[in-house]
Amino acid sequence: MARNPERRNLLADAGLRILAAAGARGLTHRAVDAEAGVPTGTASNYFPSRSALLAGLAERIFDRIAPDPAVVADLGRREPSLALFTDYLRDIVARTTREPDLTRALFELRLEAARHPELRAALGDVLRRGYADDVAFHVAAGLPGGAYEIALLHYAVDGLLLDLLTTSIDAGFDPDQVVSTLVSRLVRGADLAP
Amino acid sequence: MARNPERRNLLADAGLRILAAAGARGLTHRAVDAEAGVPTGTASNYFPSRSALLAGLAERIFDRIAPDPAVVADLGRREPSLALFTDYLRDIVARTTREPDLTRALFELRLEAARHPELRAALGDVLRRGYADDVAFHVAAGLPGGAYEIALLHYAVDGLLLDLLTTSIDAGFDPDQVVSTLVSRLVRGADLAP
DNA sequence: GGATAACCACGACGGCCGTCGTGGTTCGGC
DNA sequence: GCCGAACCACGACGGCCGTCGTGGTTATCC
Repeated sequence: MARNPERRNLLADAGLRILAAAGARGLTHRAVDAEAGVPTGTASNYFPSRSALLAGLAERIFDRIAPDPAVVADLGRREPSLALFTDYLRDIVARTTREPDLTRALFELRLEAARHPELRAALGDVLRRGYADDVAFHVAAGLPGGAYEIALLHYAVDGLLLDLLTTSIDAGFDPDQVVSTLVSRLVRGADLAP
Repeated sequence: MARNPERRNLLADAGLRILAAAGARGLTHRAVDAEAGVPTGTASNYFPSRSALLAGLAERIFDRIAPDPAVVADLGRREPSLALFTDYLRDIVARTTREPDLTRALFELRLEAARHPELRAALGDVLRRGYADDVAFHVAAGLPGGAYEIALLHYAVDGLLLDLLTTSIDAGFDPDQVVSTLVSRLVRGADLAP
């Protein structure tokens, strides 16, 4: 499919920048070529059709969106606790807002996947795997709460990111504080009714 | 601008259906004409440019997304309580998932607005007004919590809707139950630390 | 009842799109 | 040092896009 992985990634990264900056409407083979600074036709050679291009971007985005191994290793050395979990979520929010292009592109892909069955299958697998991993980590660490609480957190953090990266209600609260409160109330509240 | 409001709304509704079904990429004047069953060129006459078309859709979407007056009146007769507030949110989730096109179109518009300053200003105003109204209602009703708690709920419900309407993690929990838990923990938790 | 203006259907134009084909080029095996 | 295959740059084609112009039609007011 692709002989030169470097060039393929270069093109995919250019495509993600376009997806964030111009939306699905601006994502074309020629635009990717221009953004990547390669001759016209290159993107068409690496991603023969438009759906192949979208699939390529989906593949690439999860390589890049994975947490920084250094941060993960750092967190892994600490004793499991809600404070640790809070820092883990804060890292996600900080990283995604520091690279808004990636997250905006992911939102675009999620919307696009709602219409494109093959893309939905691929994206859904990755999202579900991430969710399952979070649940497994949480349970293994002996923290309060389980799958239900992780799902609630997932929704809330996604909504927060959507607000931060698109049209916002400008409530003006500090994201770190919001994350802290979400963990505190949603997870610790697992002990409470109902 | 528009002589015939009925026809304008007919076109705008067709545009919203397209936005949900085909995304921003499929939203064209000709596609709107075809979807609305009117002669080619009609959409171009009512919305002279593409940004005018987007602005028209944004205007229309908030007319249609407003809560059902009957439901609001019904809720207004009951004593203010967290149960009442939960029912209010459940109505929002039920209504938006019953008409997924509208909500998906709103997500598309929010992403589009992140790039288009004039659309962002218009959309932002409406979103902020809705948020302020929710806060005012909450405080006036004497319910626990304030602006902070409403913002948290707003994030969580938006994230829930995003999950329900686009690529989902398929956690499998009942949305009504999720809403109930969110209100319970996020709002009632306002009394707890931190 | 006619004039005036607004509205509307329709066509045309330049531009950009996805896709495919076609030679030029590079690289590894012998 | 040659040969074959894979890769790549580039052009061409049919199609759809946004926009603008142009007559035909309808409605309103004197």
